[in-house]
Amino acid sequence: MSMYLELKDRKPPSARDFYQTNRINSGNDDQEYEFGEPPPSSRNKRRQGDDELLQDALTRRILSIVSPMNHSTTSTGEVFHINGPLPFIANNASQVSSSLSKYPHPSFHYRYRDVMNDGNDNDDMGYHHHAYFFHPRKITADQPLQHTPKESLNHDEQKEMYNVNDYDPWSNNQDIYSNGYNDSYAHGNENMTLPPPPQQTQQPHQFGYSYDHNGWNEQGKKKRKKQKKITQSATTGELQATTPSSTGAQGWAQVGQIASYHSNIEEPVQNNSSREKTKKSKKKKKKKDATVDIRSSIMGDDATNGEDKNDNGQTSKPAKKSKQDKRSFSKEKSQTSSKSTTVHQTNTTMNYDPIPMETLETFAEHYKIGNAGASSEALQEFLKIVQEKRVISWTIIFHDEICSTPFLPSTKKYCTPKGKTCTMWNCTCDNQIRAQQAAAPIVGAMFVFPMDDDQPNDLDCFLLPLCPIDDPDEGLQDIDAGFERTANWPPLKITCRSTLQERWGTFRKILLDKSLIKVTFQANVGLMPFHFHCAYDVPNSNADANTEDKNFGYLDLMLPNIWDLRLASWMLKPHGKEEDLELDIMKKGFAHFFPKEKVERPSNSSSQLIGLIETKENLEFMYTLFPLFERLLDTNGLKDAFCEIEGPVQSVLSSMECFGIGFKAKRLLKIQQEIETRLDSLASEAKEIAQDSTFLISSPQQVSALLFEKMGLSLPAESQANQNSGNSTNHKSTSEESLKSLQKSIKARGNPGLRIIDLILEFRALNKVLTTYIRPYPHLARDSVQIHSRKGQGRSKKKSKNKNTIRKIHPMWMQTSVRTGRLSCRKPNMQQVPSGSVIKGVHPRNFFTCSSQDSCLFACDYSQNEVRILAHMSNDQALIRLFSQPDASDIYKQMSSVINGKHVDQVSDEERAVSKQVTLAILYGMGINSVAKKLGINKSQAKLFFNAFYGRFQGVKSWMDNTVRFARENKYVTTITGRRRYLDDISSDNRELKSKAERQAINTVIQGSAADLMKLAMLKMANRITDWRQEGGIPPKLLLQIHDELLFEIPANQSDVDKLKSVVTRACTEECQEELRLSVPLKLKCSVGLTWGNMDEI
DNA sequence: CTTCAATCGTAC
DNA sequence: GACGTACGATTGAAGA
Ligand SMILES: [Mg+2]
Ligand SMILES: [Mg+2]
Repeated sequence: MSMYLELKDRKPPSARDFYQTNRINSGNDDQEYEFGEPPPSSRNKRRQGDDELLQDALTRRILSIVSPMNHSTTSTGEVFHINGPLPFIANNASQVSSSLSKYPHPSFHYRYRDVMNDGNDNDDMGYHHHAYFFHPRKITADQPLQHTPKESLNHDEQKEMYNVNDYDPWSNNQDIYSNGYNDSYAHGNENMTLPPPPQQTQQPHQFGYSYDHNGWNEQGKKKRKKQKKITQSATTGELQATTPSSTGAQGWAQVGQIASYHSNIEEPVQNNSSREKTKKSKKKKKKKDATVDIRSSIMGDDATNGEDKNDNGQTSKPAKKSKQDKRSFSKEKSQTSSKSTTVHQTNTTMNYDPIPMETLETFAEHYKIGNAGASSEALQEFLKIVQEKRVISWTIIFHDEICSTPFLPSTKKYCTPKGKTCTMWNCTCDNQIRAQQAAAPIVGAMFVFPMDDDQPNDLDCFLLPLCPIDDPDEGLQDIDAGFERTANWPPLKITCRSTLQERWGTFRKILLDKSLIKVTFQANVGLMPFHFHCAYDVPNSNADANTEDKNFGYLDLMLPNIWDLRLASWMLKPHGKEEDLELDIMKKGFAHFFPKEKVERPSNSSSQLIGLIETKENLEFMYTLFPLFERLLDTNGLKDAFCEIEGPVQSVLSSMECFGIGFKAKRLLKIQQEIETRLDSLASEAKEIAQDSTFLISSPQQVSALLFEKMGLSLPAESQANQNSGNSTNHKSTSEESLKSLQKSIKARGNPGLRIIDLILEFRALNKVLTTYIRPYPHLARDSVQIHSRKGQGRSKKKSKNKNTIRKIHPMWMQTSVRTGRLSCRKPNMQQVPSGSVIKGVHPRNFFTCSSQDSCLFACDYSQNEVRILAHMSNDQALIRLFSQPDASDIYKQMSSVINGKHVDQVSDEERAVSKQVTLAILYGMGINSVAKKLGINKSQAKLFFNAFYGRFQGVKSWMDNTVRFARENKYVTTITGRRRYLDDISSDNRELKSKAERQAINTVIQGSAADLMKLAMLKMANRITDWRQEGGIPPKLLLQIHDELLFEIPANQSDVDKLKSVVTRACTEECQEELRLSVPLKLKCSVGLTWGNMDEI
């Protein structure tokens, strides 16, 4: 605000004055004030004291933690230099205490106590864990579904969203918008006090979701009526949408035909049973007994006639007893548990529409949905049986009105853009966060497999309840200690005498079974509830002591042998449309596999029961389809890539999405308001110039009309190619590039620059920043709560509330939307955050931070990854030699020296730029014209460079030809792991399409192989992280992947960072080189910082 | 009011 | 016509 007023006083502001046009990281130029900052007068104090030493923002920030009094030295008297080692917090307790003696910083204090008390003090501030969980959120009829219209936030909502009022536990050592300066520390302020305690506001329940029963009941009913209408229209809409594009279904039908052609008659299940038989023949007899047992105890099987009722009674009795033991034990053990339990039990009049027990039991008989958790014994038998299978299909079931699953299409929307609310909680519109949705209460997991291997087509279905239980005889079951998160989930009305911990433990063992193939659909969503369980629930270690215990409290378990059929579909058809991967389309495509007879839906039954039946059918479908997919992947040479790379990566992505990345929005509201006022003035000025009050500066069409028709300008000759043509909107290009060249040509003729062009350019830049970074991010952030291991169990709640709350952004990671095999990211797309300051003083990457104050960010970035891949794939000896040289410092310079025959030291920057551009051009299949234009050289020169390149690196040229020939013959290309991309256009008659497909062929091999390499590196790191935890440290956590970069969060101390650097370097370079047998060494650059935009190479 | 294509601009 | 892979905000035409 202030700055605009001042600028206005100074004559019309020009774009140059207003923001930095070059996008170089503005660093810490304190002379210039920034967006959202107070006017300079109030900030003059900053540069007092040890000015010379305080040049590096990160150093300053961390120094202020270590030694608030004197910035130049630490407690040991060592001087830190700008480029010296980072002064991380010392691990050594004595160092800590000496530096702590005067002005303890909160974070330091907690760490210190931790160290000093040897962890025995269960102080809740001990930052043992880095896992965060969603801040609890009430499900009311309207709240979670509500869109947040961007304009009409009330004051409180705004404050909440931007953390304006919140007590910020980091504000004393870290203000990312003030270049790391902290006034109180910078002045050596001895009177600094700890920040004021947070205002105690009404806090939602600590654990997970809690239903607002009144709201749910009343408004929910109204909603349901409305929803019925809309879902109907939604389904019809979907039908309309999918019918024309039924190519997907046809495609699958084709696949099915091919498959059945290969296998003569499709008997899919037989395949796996044979192996099973040999493996398990010994145990078979025993298993059959178990089968009878579990069936009888679970669903009163008619096969075992009347006597099983006795049996049932007998088996359930000891279960009851043991459960009661545990119940009293758990009450003793944990106060919090009993508290929440009492809360829970007072709420016996919940109106959440539980699944009616009677119906479910009759159902179990008719539709054969067994209850796997009927008793502890039944649960054990169930586990035993499952573990002897080779393959099962499974899914999570959420506890909503229709028992929905992760199977629903990832594009399904239950709202309209203009509508205020979504009608279903799992709407996939832009306002909903997938990871948050996946933290919703669940009913449990459903499994489908044949109990009897001799009859593989006779599939059985079991429901494993993973929620609180409302036993028809015994009432509400107690919540086990450590499972308070689930206390307010709506309970399931079913006879279930096993404990919650036993049931989750069973689920866990099934998912972690390495030799069991677990078929499902959209596993990245389906695994999230499990990741949350691992991060948040604290099972009693006495009951279940094993080495995996260390994995609780974390979100990064890798789950083996998960077969996601959606992922498998994508590997088989990466060129298809997104919808082709959905379950509905797949079912249509394979309809001929399944008998037409549809299981009769029970009349008059609840929507939840119908949902369960549908889920069961879907699981049966997937189980039946698995052998086909396995064979298809195998015959296409994709099975290894699927099992070794894509499947495990999915599990990593799922945990990344659950974990999110810390987000600080402190100054954002102010910046936003300033940009908005500026945009208003720009727009109105443009209207004046255009002499049209309806002129929209944001419309390229209108801008084009104004400039090129009304004002009669024309683009300079060399930019004529920029004209858009051939499409319905037939106006000349108004891209930044065109406008700049236009302005340049005007100025070259001696005229002053056109004001309107400056206006447009500035408007575009500001609008871009506002609409894609500043405005949307806060809406996508959610509160997260740091969770604690059992060390933190005895904490007092008063202290821990706001300290451990941080806003996080949980981007949605997608593995199946890039045809070359890269990952993509949405809401927001973290892969396109600008890498520099976008306006003076606003660096969007600095919005993203580590999520606790004693940790930092660690990034590693491959250098010239794709060029190295090119060298490997083309097997061009000259290029390989270049990379293999031990002193290979600047590869582009070296390439230039090889091409031009100069010495490396004599290569100028221009020549380096040329060789870099030419290399990239080859990767992208760029033509000579484009390269010439981009480099600002003429065509013949560019041609010379190209020819020189191909002359020196002949292997590259021949590899390109071979790749195109391969693609022409096979209609696909393969990456380094054998993943395919089909290119039907390669044999098109249309020359344009054909040459495009040729470029795609070449680029896909490079880009896809680089993506494979990065995925492999992610997996290697995931393994190293597991090892790390087993060794007993706080492991790093993977936050982001940006194609050739990984971003981790790690405790901010020198030893951990050093360890991570060596681990990451080894995992991402040598291990990957060996595994992929690369003929080129890889190079990795590591950097560290407190915010993503301010990383220092180490 | 919704949907779709086109344009522009970020990233690697 | 001639630069590969994404996402998303906005506009404006066309359909319901
Ligand atoms: Mg790089
Ligand atoms: Mg990079």
